Amino acid sequence: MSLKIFNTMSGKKEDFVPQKENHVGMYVCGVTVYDYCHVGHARAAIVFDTLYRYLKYIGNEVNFIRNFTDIDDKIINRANEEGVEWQEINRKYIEAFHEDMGKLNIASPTVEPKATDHIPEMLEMIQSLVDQEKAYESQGDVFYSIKTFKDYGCLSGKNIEDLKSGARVEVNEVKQDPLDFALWKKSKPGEPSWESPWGPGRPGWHIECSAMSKRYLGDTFDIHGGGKDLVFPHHENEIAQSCGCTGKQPVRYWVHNGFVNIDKEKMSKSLGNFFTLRDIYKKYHPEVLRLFLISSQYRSPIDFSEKNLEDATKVMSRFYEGLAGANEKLKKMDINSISELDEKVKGHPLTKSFEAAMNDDLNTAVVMAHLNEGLRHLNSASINEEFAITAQAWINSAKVLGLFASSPEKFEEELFAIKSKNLNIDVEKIEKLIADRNTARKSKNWSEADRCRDELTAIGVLITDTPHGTEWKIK
RNA sequence: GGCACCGUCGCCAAGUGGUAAGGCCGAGGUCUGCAAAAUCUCUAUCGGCGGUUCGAGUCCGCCCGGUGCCUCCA
Repeated sequence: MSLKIFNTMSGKKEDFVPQKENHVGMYVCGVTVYDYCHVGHARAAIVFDTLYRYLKYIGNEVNFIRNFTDIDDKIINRANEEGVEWQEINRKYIEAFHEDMGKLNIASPTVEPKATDHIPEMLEMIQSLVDQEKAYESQGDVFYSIKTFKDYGCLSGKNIEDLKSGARVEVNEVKQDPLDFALWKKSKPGEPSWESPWGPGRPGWHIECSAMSKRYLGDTFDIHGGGKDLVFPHHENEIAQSCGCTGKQPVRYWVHNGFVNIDKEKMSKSLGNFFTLRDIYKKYHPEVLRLFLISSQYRSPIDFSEKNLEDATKVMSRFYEGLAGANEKLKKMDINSISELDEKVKGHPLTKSFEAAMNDDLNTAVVMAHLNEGLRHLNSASINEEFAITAQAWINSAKVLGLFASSPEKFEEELFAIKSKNLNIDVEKIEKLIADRNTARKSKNWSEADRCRDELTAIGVLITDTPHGTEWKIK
């Protein structure tokens, strides 16, 4: 059984076979750094982070490239609005990206190239296209001539005639054909610019990904990923550029993640219905967000709501409590005495079903079902070798999904910090009530004990009597 | 208008044509002074109507409802 992945190009799940055995080249479109990331960005990052982790898990060496678009109209506008240099905007939001995504336990790609560090590679490609008469200069801009590429539309399933008859194709007299797109844009006075054979300007959006993927992964590489919204025109144009240049299809598997919706509607900047990660972290733990985002298969739309995050919080807490319990039991036994532990973990049914689900186009929703069942087994298991193997299989699977980045104690603390900030928690008062209750309990004054607990419940505190004493947390 | 996609329990969410995973919520049992946590048990015939088939949530057609792309967008 091996990995199958849905290829947008064919519209089917295909067996994933890398070009070079056990080596995978993967390029994922990153973000344009002019603002803070929202949940949609997080989903894309998590999906491909999960794919990255899984590819490694099944024995591949992965060369993973994720770019930053650091020159574009929106960046220039933002810089003008704030009265700072455009580089300052980039610096600020790249740093924010790393901070916000880091909290989601997104692993670092092999390389995170920036567009502006690769202008020469882009100019080289543009020149090649111009030389082959697949691109033309017009008033300082350079456009790709769509009619020179007969397969245009192959990825998105569009045909040129349909696009032309569509109402939203812009009319532009500098283009030979309305569908032609910019490879190089002449700069206006005062804008950042680079020298080129066609005068000072800056790259069009699409060329950077073609140039950088070629630079780091070669003319043809295995996986190119991004959000569904990039299929057209971005990735379609990349194909046109790369094929035009090298005569080869650049990508073997096109992988696209579905959107995050708000009330069934796509979360997007232009609709203004987006939540930044920073805002969400004020109310919910980042790992909870990750769990929520992998609880659906990556191609399905996923509806973002507070209710869903609250559900995810419960699940994540249960997972960490399960982990704490498992760790405690594991401590009581000598794991090293188990012969061939790794082999037994690999052959465990939980590992097998994890792999089967992941192999089926990364069906993380099914993995969650298996993890829940695994947890139920662990919670009721007695301490023995079988338990240790199951526990190990369970933890390993969760980690490939990027979960359990923290420890149960730390997670609990962080959750507490988030909740208490939103609730105005008075720890002294709580501890006093718990002490009073325990005093009452000792003298079997149950009504007084219950009164204390009712008061705690009223302020949102949940208490649990354990052999080690009374524990409490915020509901 | 063109091209795609989606509609499964109150909510979230899986489901190679062979008889509906899992989670949240809810009900009941065990545990507990009572709770909580844990654990056990219970809770859907798949938007509608036709068709293909021995058999359909799963294929085909039509209808209803919703979304996306066609413009920057993860």
